[in-house]
Amino acid sequence: MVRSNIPNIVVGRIPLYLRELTEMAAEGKVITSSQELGQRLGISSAQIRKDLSQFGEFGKQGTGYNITFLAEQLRRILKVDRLWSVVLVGAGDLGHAVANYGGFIDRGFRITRVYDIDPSKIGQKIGTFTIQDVAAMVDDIQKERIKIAMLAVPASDAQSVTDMLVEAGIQAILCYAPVSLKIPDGVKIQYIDPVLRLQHMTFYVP
Amino acid sequence: MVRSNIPNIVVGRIPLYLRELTEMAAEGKVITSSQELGQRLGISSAQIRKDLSQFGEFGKQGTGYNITFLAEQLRRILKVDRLWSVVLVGAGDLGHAVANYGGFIDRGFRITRVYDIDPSKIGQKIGTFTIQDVAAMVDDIQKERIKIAMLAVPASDAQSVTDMLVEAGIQAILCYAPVSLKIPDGVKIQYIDPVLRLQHMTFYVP
DNA sequence: TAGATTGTTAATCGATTAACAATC
DNA sequence: TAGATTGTTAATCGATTAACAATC
Repeated sequence: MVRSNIPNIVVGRIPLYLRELTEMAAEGKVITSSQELGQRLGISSAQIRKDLSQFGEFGKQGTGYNITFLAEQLRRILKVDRLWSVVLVGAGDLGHAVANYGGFIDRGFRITRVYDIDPSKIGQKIGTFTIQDVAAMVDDIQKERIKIAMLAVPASDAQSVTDMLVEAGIQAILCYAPVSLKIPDGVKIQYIDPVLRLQHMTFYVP
Repeated sequence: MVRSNIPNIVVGRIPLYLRELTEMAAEGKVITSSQELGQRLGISSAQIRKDLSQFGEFGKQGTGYNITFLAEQLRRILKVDRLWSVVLVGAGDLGHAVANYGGFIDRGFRITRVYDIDPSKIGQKIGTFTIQDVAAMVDDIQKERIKIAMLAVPASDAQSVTDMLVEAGIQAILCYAPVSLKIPDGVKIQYIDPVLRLQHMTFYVP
């Protein structure tokens, strides 16, 4: 059941291109080239051209790419030319940091609800959010047709919360807990475990 | 200047294997197989055997792998059979979450110092840490021969802080800021940008 | 022994790079 | 025009998988 014949590894680089193009635009640049973009990202210009060619033709020979135009196209391709509502589960230290993070809104995401299972936390505030009971979560997500969740709960709670999210119709989960979760086909998941990244690097540190 | 002929992509999976083996051990399991491990991780058994074979022979035909033995070997390979001192730069919400995170210590890492550039934060406490002035950072890192840093500063400060870390002799940086940093050869860097992960997933969400 | 699983080889598959015609 | 850069093709490179002898 293929949903797209674009290699997943290519899709994963598009957000990086978009981020760098947005930065270039903020610097006041108007035009760039695959070479310049590649240099800033540590990627070959050939790879950038090949990746972009999967989606269409966005440049001009001899000139390069119009930065704002290309960025718009990439936003459309990634479907972040809209604002996705996201629920956050877990209102510990990490949940607080995620809830307060200002970097989501102008990149396509808006946290709309924050949940926790701990009765002592429910009702408390994080910025403008009131922490809500997970017991209400499945209903809320279904009613509001929310498709994306961020998971900032302890590892021991991650699978049971994930099962609830899946039941509610969530299609994409960003998991901060250091665990491998079981999810059905069709639901996307991405993991953030800083320790995996540190351990990857220590291999190379003398 | 090759430091190892082990493919980087293989090195990146070893921490994942280690994490799952640690979880299995916590469940009281003693023996596993490449098939079982692969099933839990969503990776083929052939790939796991091939990856491990890059480093040695750790299993027994007909039996599988002793979980604690294999975990020990992987810790040694990744050099997390020791405790690495890590400095954290940035004491905002995210810095607080990272500083308070309890998941580093038993996986090879210990935050020893927390820095910020904001004079109003310096001297304040995060748990047992006292937030210190970045002005003292380069000296501290050199004196204590610290090799690893975590960066939780705003994007606009990330490059200048990175330059300081590199000057101080830091060899590995885990960067939470959504930027591409310039670093010299020989310094390792890994990035955590949750928005890149979300945008990767929205491509596939109908 | 019979059954199971490793470690490894060879085949397959997929990703990256080099090169260049097209063309702005 | 002359110079530059795209989009694409073909070649190269690297990673994954299938298969199986070895052996516990």
